[in-house]
Amino acid sequence: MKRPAPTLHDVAIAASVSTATVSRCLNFPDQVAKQTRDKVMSAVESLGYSPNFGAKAMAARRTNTIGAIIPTMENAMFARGLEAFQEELRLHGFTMLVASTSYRPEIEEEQIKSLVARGADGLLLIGHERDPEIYRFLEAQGVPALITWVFDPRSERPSVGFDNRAAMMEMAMKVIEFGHTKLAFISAVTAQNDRASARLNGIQNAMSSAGLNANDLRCIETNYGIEEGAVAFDRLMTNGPRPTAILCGNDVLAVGALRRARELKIAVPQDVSIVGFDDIELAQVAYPPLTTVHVPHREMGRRAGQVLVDHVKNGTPIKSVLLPTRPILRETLAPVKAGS
Amino acid sequence: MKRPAPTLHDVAIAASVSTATVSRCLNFPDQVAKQTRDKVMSAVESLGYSPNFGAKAMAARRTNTIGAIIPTMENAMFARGLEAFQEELRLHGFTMLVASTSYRPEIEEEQIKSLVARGADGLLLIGHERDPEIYRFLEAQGVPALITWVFDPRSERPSVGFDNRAAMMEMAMKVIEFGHTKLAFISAVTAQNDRASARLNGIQNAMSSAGLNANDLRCIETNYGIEEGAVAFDRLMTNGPRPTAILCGNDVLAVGALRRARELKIAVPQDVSIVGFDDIELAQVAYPPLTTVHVPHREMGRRAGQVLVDHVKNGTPIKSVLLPTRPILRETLAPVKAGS
DNA sequence: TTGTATGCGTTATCAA
DNA sequence: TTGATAACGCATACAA
Repeated sequence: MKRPAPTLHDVAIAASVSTATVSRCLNFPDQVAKQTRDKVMSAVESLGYSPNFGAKAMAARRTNTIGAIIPTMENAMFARGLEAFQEELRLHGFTMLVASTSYRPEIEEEQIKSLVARGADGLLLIGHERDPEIYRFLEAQGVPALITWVFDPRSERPSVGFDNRAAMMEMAMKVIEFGHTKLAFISAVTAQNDRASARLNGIQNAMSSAGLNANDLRCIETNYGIEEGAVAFDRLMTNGPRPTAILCGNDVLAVGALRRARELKIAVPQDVSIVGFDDIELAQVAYPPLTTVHVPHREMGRRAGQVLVDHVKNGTPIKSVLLPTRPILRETLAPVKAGS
Repeated sequence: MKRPAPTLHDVAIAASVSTATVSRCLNFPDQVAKQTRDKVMSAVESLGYSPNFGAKAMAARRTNTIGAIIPTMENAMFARGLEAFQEELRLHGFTMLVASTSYRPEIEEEQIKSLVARGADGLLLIGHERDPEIYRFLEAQGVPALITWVFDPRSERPSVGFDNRAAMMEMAMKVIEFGHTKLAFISAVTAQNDRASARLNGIQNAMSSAGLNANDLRCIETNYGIEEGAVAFDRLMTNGPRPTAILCGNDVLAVGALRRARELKIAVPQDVSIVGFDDIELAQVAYPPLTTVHVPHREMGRRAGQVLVDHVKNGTPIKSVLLPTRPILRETLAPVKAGS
């Protein structure tokens, strides 16, 4: 149903010059006589001409485009990081293409191929964990990929992010310091998600190092969502031994837990402490304000942009960047009640 | 820094067949002998070949791509609608390209051109209001655009959305029914934003039809954000005559107001009622749960996808779709206190 | 079933 | 300062 769009050729005819001149007019205006330029530009205007990106990319062999693939857009934390990433790219004349995967590896693979096919000069990926085949593919295509949202000291692949395990361990230590020994964890799905599993590890490490038995940690894995957090909370409090503190894999799950606690008339933090992870705005407006782990999302996006652009443009090797996180104590974490 | 990616030609050589055969293998596998196919496919695998989208689009003269341009990704409501839109597109073999504008018209124009240049077969745009020049450009390019998030009965341009004015008017009527006469409105910026101005109109209409003076409405325009809502609330309650009910242009602003009310020890809804618009998840987890206008975001995205795909693929004319909204009474709206 | 040849809309090289 | 013209990577009509 699309009717043919005007081409360089059409403009050239309308302005009675060659296509080469039109191209120059658009790309190097000062290489062409003012008179000719005016003629060409007005033809461009009146025809509503717009260069064909594909043809341009093919002829010029570069796109100044960088792709970003995130698990979901329905998550403020990715949205923020990306916004900063994009701003950084714009600063350097690059365009960002976003795609989301609904946390499904096969869709991620599809999106990676799609962005590569579209000529992305580089890719921003979340987390290390994916089919090695994909890394080989990117290698073959000569498309550099920057991993972000994680910093795994044990991985040889460079990344810009934070240490999910250490961050969660620090928070868990705090919780334990408050006297809690009956812990539970509402986790994001850990399969194919190194951030989620690292956070789980962090809690286990904290327990062990505090002399608790890591096996006593009650853990529920669930999908991303407020309702999901609520349901998980329900199960935790209804069946089995009641925890006195519940750590959550992210703020959204935590807020869901908080809501259900209110519905169940379970007082937070008097009856049970709840903590989150990410420190999105939601955490501050939750009631009571949520104790959580602060992650510098915008800073992360910005740094990732710098590193990737620098690599794509100048060939600077990608160097890992470790960003700091810190527990933010608000009101949902309190000392364990005597007798609990 | 990108090194050359393998091309159809490379694959053809590796498999010792012609490029045409490789192309067929990829696009119409059953038109080629199994033996040849296997040979080709393994060459594709081992080379890590991926078709060049630009070249493909140019040769095939279609992209099966649809662009979507939204004001911001940092807003759950757009995120949800888009997610549904994308799912619908996938169902029909289309790919979605997203871009965001930070609510800036000049960036929107830039993004529109960029997506058109990238060969988008169609575009999804938010709201009617933009430079007529842009509509002419799209016309010249033969790229159909579907307007969404609004349904303006007075506009000749078709759209899939809801009537922002009527929706807000209905909510304002409810508020007035509760006995409120001193109303205030925390609005998104109305310049270049027909949704925001329609909502303002809705409140004014409601006041007039209830015999109140629409000029008495105190109105503050502010940018999108929780903090922004908080600041606006502060101004409203600190300076000038105190309203007994505050309507907000969206849930995020409302939640900001709610937070500041708590900080100021102003009880909601006892001292002041607050209502939002959109009914994003946030509204349910806010405390107290927020009274707001429900908008069927996912349904809207889905329908928009259907309509646009049907138009692009089959030439079906775009027909407007009016989606229903309804006020959701939760806990932040209560009858006005006697003596207020 | 497979191969040959042409065109898609640009950029860039080389002449004029 | 301008104009021919050869790539660029792929799909496809046509031929074999």
